Amino acid sequence: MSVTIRKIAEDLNLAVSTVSKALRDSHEISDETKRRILDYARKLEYIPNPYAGSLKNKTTKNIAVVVPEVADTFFSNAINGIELVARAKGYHVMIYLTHESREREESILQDLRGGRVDGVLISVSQGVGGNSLIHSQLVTELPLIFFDRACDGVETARVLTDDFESSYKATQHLVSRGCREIVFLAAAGELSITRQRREGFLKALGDSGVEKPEKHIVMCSEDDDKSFTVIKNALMDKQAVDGVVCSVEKLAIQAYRVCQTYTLAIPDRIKIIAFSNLQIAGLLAPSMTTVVQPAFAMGEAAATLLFKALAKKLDITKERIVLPSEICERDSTRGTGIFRM
Amino acid sequence: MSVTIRKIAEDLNLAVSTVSKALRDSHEISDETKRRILDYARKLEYIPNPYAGSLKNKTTKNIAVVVPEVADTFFSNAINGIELVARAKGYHVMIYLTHESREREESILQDLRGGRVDGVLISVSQGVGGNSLIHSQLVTELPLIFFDRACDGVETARVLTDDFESSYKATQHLVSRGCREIVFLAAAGELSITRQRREGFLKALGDSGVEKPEKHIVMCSEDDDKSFTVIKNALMDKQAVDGVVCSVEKLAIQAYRVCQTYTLAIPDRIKIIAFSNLQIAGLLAPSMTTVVQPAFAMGEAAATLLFKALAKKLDITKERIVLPSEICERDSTRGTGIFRM
DNA sequence: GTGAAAGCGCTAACAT
DNA sequence: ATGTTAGCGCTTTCAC
Repeated sequence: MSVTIRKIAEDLNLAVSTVSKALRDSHEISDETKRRILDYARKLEYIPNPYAGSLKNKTTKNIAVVVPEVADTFFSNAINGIELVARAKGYHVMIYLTHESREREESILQDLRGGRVDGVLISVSQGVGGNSLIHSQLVTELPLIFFDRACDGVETARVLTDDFESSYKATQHLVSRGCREIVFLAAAGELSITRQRREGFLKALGDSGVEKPEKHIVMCSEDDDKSFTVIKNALMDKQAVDGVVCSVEKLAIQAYRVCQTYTLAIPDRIKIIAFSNLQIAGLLAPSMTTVVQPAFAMGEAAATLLFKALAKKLDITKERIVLPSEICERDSTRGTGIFRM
Repeated sequence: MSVTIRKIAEDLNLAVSTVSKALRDSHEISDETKRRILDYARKLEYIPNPYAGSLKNKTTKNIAVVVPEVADTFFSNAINGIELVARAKGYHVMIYLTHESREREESILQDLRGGRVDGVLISVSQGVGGNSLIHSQLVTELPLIFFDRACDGVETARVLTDDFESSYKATQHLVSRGCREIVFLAAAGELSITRQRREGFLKALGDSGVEKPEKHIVMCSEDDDKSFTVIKNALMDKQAVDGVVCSVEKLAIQAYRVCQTYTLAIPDRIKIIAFSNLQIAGLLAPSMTTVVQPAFAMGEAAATLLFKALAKKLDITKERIVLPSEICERDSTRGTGIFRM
């Protein structure tokens, strides 16, 4: 049997309320008694039951982090940032993986409704569209913050990156390196970040004088093998594609495989830039130019915001935090390319 | 105010116990009343408070996963397996990161003692030696299972890989590829897996006729930059090292950097094999031969074991599960090397 | 300054 | 088949 506040009270011939107050360092308990209680509690290795008190004050000190994957550099780094802040604040983090499935995500959020956690940090899965009943529902019940991937239709705080701008810059980067036939590998699903990146690409391409930029969008699949085929077809096309913007890491890997398999030299024949947080992007063959998102900082920011909401019952629904991504130039976009008229 | 069992009872003019039993589908409640209660509960979107009942039956449906890092392919894949099993069993997983620090790990385990979770799955950090008071302590309080990295001194279940054998095979692999001067990059810290891998290496080297195998151990650091220097010194030595066994992924990356920086051709001048679960090992320059651990399966196995313990109060302390690693041969060890006498 | 008592939401003996 | 009651461990009025 674990040691409870009542046992301490009995052993010390005090009331439970006295012990409770002493342990919470209440001013209405004499220093003398406090000492006695604290010493005895320490001696018995008293550990408060975390969920007993939670019954009364409706607070669990647990938060939920809902992400599509954990075997992904962006998400794992974000989780890192979240866990760090959470631990510092005395919170515990529960992790939920949606595997990009709408059903899984909905069932998870449903499970979060009973009061298991005090708040949630979520990056929605591809399967979830811009709107979702359960997301909107949950927002009314406890603080929920989107990070990186958000549902547009849901009114709550979000921590994002400048997807439009960085995609614009990434495309410009390829243009400045001499690419004339650039394609954009679009991820499946209807996420706002996907759209932002697509729009940034289209704008940049349009600004560079391309007639019908939307013809340069290549829709990929959620399935890696299918994406491989789609990318192969796009790159082996007579159009002679010489630049690729990969909207997500997974597609970059497939693009590399295609180039490797069909010996399309990077960066001479084709230049590649990708949204990716792979630390070892520099060791790829050739090293890959990436748009890297501030994953850790985003996790930190989201968690910090959540705890602010939790602490002060502050209304954060209007909050918008946008952190900049950075282009990390490497060999896959090196060289100026062939200069054509 | 959220809807409670009592509200349902009052609205329906029933006793709370009746409602409670009906919701748990007890046989002592008439089908008629069950229907009424269930329908009404559904209508009001009743969700049981997860921690209220937990007060009585001392069960939270939460488990803890304690790992050094999450931005690591092995751990994130293991977590994947754990989460999958947990969710299927209706459990929730809390994640804790030790960042390889003994202090962090101890403070985390301390936090787990109050009954926040029903059990724990842990891969100990490098900072923790073979023994630890708090680990032993916790084992007496709730089911705890080690996976991958265990404290030898602590009597409880563990899910491991065949580190000795796979290290032996990895070394043999280099020998069979013609390497004559092989070194082993040892990770810092005193973990049993580190030791097993070292021993496997020493045995293989000894069996191949090398005189003083222990001279071939290169002790690396926890700090990447320091490891880089140590590895550089080892590889640039006059001994003309032509084979490297990397005991952990991080060191493999540093080894690659060294070879890249000092233009030591892989695999012609030096062959490299590494314990690593990097999916993109195949895209490195050159692609890397790896010893890949069954991360996902280990997570699954550990979680399954834990739930078995939780369900049947089964004693699992003697349990030992060993899953085999696999060598995935790629370009970094290709070629037979120079044949010498 | 200390204690008694009620109650958080739910379960489970023990009535009826 | 349904209701009464006590209690899980703790907090929090409200008395003394």
